[in-house]
Amino acid sequence: MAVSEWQPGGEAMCPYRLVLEHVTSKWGVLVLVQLLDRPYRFSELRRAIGEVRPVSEKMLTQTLQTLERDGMLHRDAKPVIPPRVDYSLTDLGREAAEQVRDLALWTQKRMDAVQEAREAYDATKRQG
Amino acid sequence: MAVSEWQPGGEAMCPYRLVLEHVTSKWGVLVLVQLLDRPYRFSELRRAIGEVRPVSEKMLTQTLQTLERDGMLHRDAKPVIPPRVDYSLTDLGREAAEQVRDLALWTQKRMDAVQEAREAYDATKRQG
DNA sequence: CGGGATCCGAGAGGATACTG
DNA sequence: CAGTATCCTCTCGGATCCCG
Repeated sequence: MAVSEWQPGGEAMCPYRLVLEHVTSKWGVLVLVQLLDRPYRFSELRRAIGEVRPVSEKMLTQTLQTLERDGMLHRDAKPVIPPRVDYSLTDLGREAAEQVRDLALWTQKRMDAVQEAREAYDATKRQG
Repeated sequence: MAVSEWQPGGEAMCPYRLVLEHVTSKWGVLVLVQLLDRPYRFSELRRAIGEVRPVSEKMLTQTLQTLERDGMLHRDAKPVIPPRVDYSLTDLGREAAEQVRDLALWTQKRMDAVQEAREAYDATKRQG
């Protein structure tokens, strides 16, 4: 299947590309894969992801809202003091998360091949 | 597997995330999937991708260089006038491209579910 | 034809302060 | 605690011009 067989036009005619960008975005990947483990609360999720790479409240909020709107995850806000909000994957989100995780794992597995290619590339670039 | 079990630290300790971002980037996806079809020349590739979404020469060049450096594709520059450069997937690139394509196809297939989720989300947001 | 170099605007993304 | 609002920085990415 060639790209040319896909829906042509701008983003308006290609809505799936936006979803793809959401789930493969910098923070989207980390959120989805983390939630494959179990449901998380907001701050708990922020701390967990922060072990890989610190994420601002703003970007985590934004990422969670985008993925919730796309139906990838469920937001359960309990009306208590202090507030408690739990995030979990929907069935749709789990399907996405598993594929994203697989792609991440593949990338990790083939990282040595990538490193090798980079060194070869950089070497030929330096000497012309 | 939880995110916390991955390599912690910044990008330096998490090199695979950069590769993941390269292959799932806006133009990376389109380039990889297009090349699954067959090898393409530069301008030919630009025209083909342009049917989905116009890409500037700069971004296509940049995307191709990044993916070549990561060992995802092979660049064959023939020393002729006018210049002729063919791009094709390496074995590594084909593995990546197939997974990216599968993820894109899954997204297209589930697009109706996403649309439904979005409408439900927007509806509840409007009325509180 | 296949790029490289430069300039520029728009949006991503971080830091901080504030709120229910 | 779980956000919201604001400001600010910096990168992404497009437009344009140039070269072998």
